[in-house]
Amino acid sequence: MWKSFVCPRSELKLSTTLACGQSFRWREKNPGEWIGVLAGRVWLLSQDDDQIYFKTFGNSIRQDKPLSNVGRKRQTKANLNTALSDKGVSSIPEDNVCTAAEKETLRDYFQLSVSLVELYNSWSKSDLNFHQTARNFDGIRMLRQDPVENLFSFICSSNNHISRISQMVERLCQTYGDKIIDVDGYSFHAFPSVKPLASDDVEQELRALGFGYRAKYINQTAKHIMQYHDENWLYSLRSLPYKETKTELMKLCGVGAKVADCVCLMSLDKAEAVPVDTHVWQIAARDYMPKLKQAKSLTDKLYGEIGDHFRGLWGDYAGWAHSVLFTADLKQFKEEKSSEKLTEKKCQGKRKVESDSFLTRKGKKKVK
DNA sequence: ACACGACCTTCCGC
DNA sequence: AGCGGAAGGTCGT
Repeated sequence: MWKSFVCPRSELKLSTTLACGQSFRWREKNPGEWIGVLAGRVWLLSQDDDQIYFKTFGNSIRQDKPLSNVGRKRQTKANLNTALSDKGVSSIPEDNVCTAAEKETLRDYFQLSVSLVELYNSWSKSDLNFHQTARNFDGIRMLRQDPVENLFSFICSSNNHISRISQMVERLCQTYGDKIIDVDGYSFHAFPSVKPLASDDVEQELRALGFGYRAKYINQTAKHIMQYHDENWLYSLRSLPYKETKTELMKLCGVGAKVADCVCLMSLDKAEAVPVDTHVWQIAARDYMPKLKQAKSLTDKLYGEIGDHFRGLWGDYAGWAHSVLFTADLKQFKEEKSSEKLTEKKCQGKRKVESDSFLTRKGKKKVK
């Protein structure tokens, strides 16, 4: 039984938001259906033009972390039913109405109290390039992730590509995370807490699992947190200003300016943080700051200038805007866009059939 | 402050 | 077919 609540696609597009490299934990189980772990449970998500549908598997195995819910609106059952009746469904059984807690978990994770449409309008007004690009990429929003998962996932991301990062994150969960439940023969695990990652033998184990030099970063960072702080320290950074938060994070082994900005933006409520990676560097040089073309490398100074430029252009939610352009620049989405156009224009029945299990990587093995 | 090179491993393109 | 280079960087010189 699917449960649902109202949410227009322009406010949230699952396919891009869940697969653009913010989180590495979501898989497309069936076309349009995304499965992943959130708040200690397995969630299956899908959507149509004006609603999000979901199912959950497994009981909550831990209390949700404290949420800052200030200003987050409640979705009442009354207007849920109203929305459904608009679609020709008079009412829905009590069982299928999602609970307030479930809805709140999703609204918090997707930050649905922030109006993305308004933000897109504002960014488009001040930036023609954004306006052009964003027309084909609506509904891309920042997730509000768990900071522990976010931090350790992005320590894995250095000098690495998304498919391998996903694989490493998965191994981290399977090896050190609590098991939640089996779904269709596949075992889902929570992301591990900091403590098990701080054991002395973890570096060696992770090397054996193919983490390379990042094995040490993960183990060292976990040890550092357990020694100088505690499990909840990362969450407490949500109420600290951006710059101070970034400085704190950069004390961790394997966390430089870019990873620190990712964590600030994606789990610590710093919407102004702009992570500058090779893609953003290219985008900035090509479309915004031509002088960057002469630079030999991305120095600390230039890194700061790029972030400042985008904050000046896009404002307080610059990090959110950056992720729209970043996603539009990802190869996989460029290809999807062009194949969509192709499908619209000329070919019928040429759409690629996804027969792969959702367990296999989403990379394209050309079947020639 | 800035520029290099090393670093693990996988994947993609030629 | 097999190899070179890059991959959402960071660290040490």
